[in-house]
Amino acid sequence: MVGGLHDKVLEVLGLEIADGTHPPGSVLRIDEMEARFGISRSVAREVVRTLASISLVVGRKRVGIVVRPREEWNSFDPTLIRWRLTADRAASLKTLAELRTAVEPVAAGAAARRCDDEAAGRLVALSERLVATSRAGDLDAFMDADVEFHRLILTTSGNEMFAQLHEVVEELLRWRAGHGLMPVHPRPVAVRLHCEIAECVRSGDRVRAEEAMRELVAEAFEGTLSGLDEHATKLPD
Amino acid sequence: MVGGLHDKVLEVLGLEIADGTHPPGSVLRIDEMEARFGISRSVAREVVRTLASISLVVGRKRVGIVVRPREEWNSFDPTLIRWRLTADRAASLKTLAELRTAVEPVAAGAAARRCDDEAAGRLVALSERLVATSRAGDLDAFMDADVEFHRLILTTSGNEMFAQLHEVVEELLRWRAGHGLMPVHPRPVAVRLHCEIAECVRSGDRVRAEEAMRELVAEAFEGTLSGLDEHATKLPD
DNA sequence: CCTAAGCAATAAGTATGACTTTATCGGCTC
DNA sequence: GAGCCGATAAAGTCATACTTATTGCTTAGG
Repeated sequence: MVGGLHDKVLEVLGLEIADGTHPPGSVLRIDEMEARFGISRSVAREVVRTLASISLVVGRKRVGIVVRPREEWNSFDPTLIRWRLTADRAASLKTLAELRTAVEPVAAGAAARRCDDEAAGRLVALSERLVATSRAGDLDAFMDADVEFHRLILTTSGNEMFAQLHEVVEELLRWRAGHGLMPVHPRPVAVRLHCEIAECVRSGDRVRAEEAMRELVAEAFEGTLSGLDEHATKLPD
Repeated sequence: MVGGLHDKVLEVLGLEIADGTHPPGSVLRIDEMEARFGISRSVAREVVRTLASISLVVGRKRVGIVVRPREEWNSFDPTLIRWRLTADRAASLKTLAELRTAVEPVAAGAAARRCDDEAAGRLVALSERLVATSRAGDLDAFMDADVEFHRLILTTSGNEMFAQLHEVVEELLRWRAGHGLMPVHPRPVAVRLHCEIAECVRSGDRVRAEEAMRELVAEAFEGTLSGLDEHATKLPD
């Protein structure tokens, strides 16, 4: 992913489509791409193939490469998620945060059902680490443990689609922290919920694990929304 | 998507990777692909690019095209979902059904918050159609209305990621019907829940819409699981 | 005047061959 | 046995020629 010519061009074009520089319905042409980026036909075509595989574009003979309507884009594609995060951060975060509220509770429930001793041990250990780092006011360490905690829940769920969302959750968690909206000490109720979740998963209490997680992500979602509002009200008309 | 040489080859290779013919860690080579399918280098490379964009493979110099570990695949990609459905239908359906239990309740809640009169009207109309077709025992018409009902909930949610899952839900609904596990008349409680959801969304009752949908998908999930079990026990040792 | 059939221009799609880059392997030195 | 180093294999890039489908125009027919 580092030195490839393909990836450089892809990055630029993908972002330009995501941010509306090339709105749906507009048309790109391969030879224009060649000229613009100084690349060969093959690279240009491979970039187009990649964009097409995310359903961002579709190539049509005698027409060109047309940008498809937004609702047809594969919005779960990690690359597209990244592009949209830089193109319209607020909207993306809201969408992702809502997705999180949907998935994580069910993932916690699933984890409670099928987690083994090893995972349970790590989960409880992480929850204890959350208590410790929050008491100590070590926000960086807290964040790392928090990220790891949620990653573990998602992977332990045994559902590969849930597992795949751990990067999304990490993005959300780190964004919220990065915006200083968090008090110096994480909210005690959140810490308590993490402990409760860990304990419920360990003991196999599916229902309570799900409920506790629902409570946790609901709170986080509200926090994210108000964080976005604050940010929005910084630049009114 | 119909006549392309690219798509034909992609279809074969994607399926072979999904079904384990080329397990993670194994290596493909471009010139082998050329020979095997009788295609040119350009087409072969574009196929590889497409597979790479789903994170199924990664190309490495002096090595070849190596198949990546399963947990790194973009399991939300619609094409990959299709391949996995044919490769390991039971596991895929379980995964997707679980995803559905996570997403649809939250989507219903979101829809209740932001749906307009037009959508509300269509939703209520659809729920009434469900009642009518279920009374009449017209399973085909019932299924169509059911699919449309859930599609409308997901799109009305205003979350494009939720909306994108309507195809998944449709696949699940139609699969269940196609397996004759459904009684001649759809379960009355399911019909009642649809009506309740429609009404809650119309009146903006976020919480009850979410709860009713949770009840509905929980029931459907159980049904799917037992359907899969029945199917599995048909071919024991 | 409008419709339908045919034609030509256009841009994607495919094919081919040459050249570049870089990760790996295997031998060679110390 | 550890580390350097060149040969090599395969992906990656480039240039060009050729094929195919689509569209918009033009022309013939009603």
